[in-house]
Amino acid sequence: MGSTPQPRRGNTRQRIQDVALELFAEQGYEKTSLREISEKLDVTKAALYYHFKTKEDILISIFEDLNRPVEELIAWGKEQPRTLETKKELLIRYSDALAAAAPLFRFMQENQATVRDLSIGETIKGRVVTLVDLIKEPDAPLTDQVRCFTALFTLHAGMFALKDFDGDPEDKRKAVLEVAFDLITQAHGPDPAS
Amino acid sequence: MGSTPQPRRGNTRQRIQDVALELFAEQGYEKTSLREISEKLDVTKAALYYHFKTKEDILISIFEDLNRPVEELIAWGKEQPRTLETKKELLIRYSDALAAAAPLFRFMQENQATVRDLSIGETIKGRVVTLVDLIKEPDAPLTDQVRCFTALFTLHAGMFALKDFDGDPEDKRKAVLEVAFDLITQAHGPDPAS
Amino acid sequence: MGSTPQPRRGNTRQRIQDVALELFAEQGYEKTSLREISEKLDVTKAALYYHFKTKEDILISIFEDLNRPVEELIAWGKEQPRTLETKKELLIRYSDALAAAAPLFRFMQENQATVRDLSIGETIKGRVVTLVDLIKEPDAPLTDQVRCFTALFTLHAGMFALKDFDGDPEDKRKAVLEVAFDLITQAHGPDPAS
Amino acid sequence: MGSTPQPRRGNTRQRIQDVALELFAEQGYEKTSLREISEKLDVTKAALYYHFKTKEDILISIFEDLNRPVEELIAWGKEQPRTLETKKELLIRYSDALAAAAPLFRFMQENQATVRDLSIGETIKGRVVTLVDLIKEPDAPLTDQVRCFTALFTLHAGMFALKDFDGDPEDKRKAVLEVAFDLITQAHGPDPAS
DNA sequence: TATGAATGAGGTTTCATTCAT
DNA sequence: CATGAATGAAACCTCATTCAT
Repeated sequence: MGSTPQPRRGNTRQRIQDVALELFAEQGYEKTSLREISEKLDVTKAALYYHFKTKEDILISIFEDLNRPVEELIAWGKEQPRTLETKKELLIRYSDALAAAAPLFRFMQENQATVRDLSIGETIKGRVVTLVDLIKEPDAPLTDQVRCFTALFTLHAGMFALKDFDGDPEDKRKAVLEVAFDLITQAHGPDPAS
Repeated sequence: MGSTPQPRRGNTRQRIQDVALELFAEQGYEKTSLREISEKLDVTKAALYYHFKTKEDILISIFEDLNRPVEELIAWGKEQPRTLETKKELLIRYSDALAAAAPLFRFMQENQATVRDLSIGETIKGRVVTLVDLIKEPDAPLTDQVRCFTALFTLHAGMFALKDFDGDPEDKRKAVLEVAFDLITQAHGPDPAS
Repeated sequence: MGSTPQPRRGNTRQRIQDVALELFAEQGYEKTSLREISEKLDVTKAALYYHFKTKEDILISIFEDLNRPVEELIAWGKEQPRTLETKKELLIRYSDALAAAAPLFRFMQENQATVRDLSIGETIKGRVVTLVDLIKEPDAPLTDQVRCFTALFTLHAGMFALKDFDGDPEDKRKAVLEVAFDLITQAHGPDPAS
Repeated sequence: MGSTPQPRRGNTRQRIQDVALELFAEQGYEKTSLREISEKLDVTKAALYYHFKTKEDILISIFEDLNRPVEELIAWGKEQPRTLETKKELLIRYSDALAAAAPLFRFMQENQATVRDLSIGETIKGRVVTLVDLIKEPDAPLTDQVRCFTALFTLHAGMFALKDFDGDPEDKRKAVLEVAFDLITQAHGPDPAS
């Protein structure tokens, strides 16, 4: 446990992102100061500015890095046939993506007001719409659109809001997915084969 | 008499709450400063402190005032038999309550990180749990609990997130309620009479 | 000499302007920090911001206050016949105005680069042009225009640059005015009466 | 070979000076940061420190390089007889020197407050005095001293302040020189031969 | 019922500068 | 000949809050 001032490693940028996300998710964006981040890293505030242009920039970079899987998921989804199987697969993969970047998505859930007028706000809004589009049938009635939207939202909610319920986390995740499946299955309409 | 916009004496407290809520909902709690509020009211910052002890106090007072209907709803719910009809009525009334105090609930949705460590945070969390308890069957399996939770959440989401979808607002509200009904009906289980 | 924390007098705004101008003139605008100003006044930085919106605002307010005499002089000049007598009177009055607000004009001389892109920059440039217009004949040849411009400029230079020459200040001022008179007399052209 | 804009090795020092002077003249010394300079050169800040010890050092080096002609002019002037012809020649050469290093002199005019307490401040002040000494008669009355000083100052002013007047630049320069000639001729006193 | 004046803490950001590589 | 990474100081500015009047 070398306590001597450790050599400047090349991973400072990454460490800033890690600590920042941790604090952003824990306390909120505005309540997290750059002083706090830098102290936790044992670095000066100015060092943050060597790696990122602004505070917002830190957040954006985190978002861009962690969000890639979702972008890829959407790209994948666009090339699949719009079958019920595909939709289910989409939900599963989306659920995985959320779990993989849980702190980021928790942060986004709990800081919508902040995220909204950051430059990433529009990106996010657009993404939700796109995802719903991939899941709903082209001319689905409003009720079914709501079902699709709710299915997605349930996945999100499952991440942070269900913490207060008891039960095994893995069980919960399955339960959430099951409900989401139900919703999109209903929205998908009767199997044309029947 | 006197058609000039009178300074309306006596209702300053109310006006502060109105303007504050408007700004909180629009920009978020932390990004709204007391200066901004007081300027919009054409009053000094110090005046705010005559009516409220702190900034947080303004928010709490708003919450307490607007939240009463929900408290009453819960009280009402606790005295009803746990029938499907009651549950539906609960959802309808809750939906009405949300609509009646839309800006407050929008604010709470979009500022969870902030609300969480304000003194009202615990209150809110407890309330959601209580509501779910009123809707779900005592020993409902996890999946059904999720359904109940999702039903409630859908009502919330319907308020702000569906703004980006097109369609008549009234239609949307109906669609949202319909989906919520479906969810709790499923969770309610088969009619024991059958 | 009460050394106890003196009561908040109503002249803080004025005192800020005085101290600020003194420091701006002495060290330059950018090299004078708000910390310095506030310390010299035994007041917090925040107090400065109670009275002025920004650092630039302090300067602008000083300029607007001290510059009024010059504006009035120009207004006066515009209503006079363009005789040689008028022109001389203009120079005398201008010289007086400069002397009355010496620190401000010294500041402006020595911080042109700064003043240029402050919001008062344009105002100042326009003012010089207007003054020259009042002194030169409508269709004066270039040489005479330069003479008029130089006459004005000599007054300015007389304030700060001549400090390094020896001689009684009052004598210097007279000498400067005499040279300026010569210049505009030459530029005024031969007396039409002759 | 290779027509692509080559990194021109070896002349970095010169390029730094060029860019720095350009920015100093345009924006002022304090408002120009080393970051800005280095970015415009597509070089790191640290590179500047390889070539110059400090920011001030950059300015000093520019001054020393560009100022040599003026030093030489003064040296030349000191060896000439103090005739009117000599004085005129001095003005012409000085005017040429100013034109040749216009950005530097513009910078010095507009950043007097800054230049004053840089180490070159004294040098400059001394130089003006020396120049006036070369032009004025040993025991000239104050008025004539002012004339000489004004003559020099007019040359300076002609460079930057006359930009706002219309007219061909070359014409302006001639006009400025003519006025300066007039001033020193007057100050030179009656030709003793007459 | 309010205001005018001020504070103390803290925010984000920028700067000139250093130094090992 | 130059860079990458970092620092310490200080800049401007904003905020919630206080209190005498």
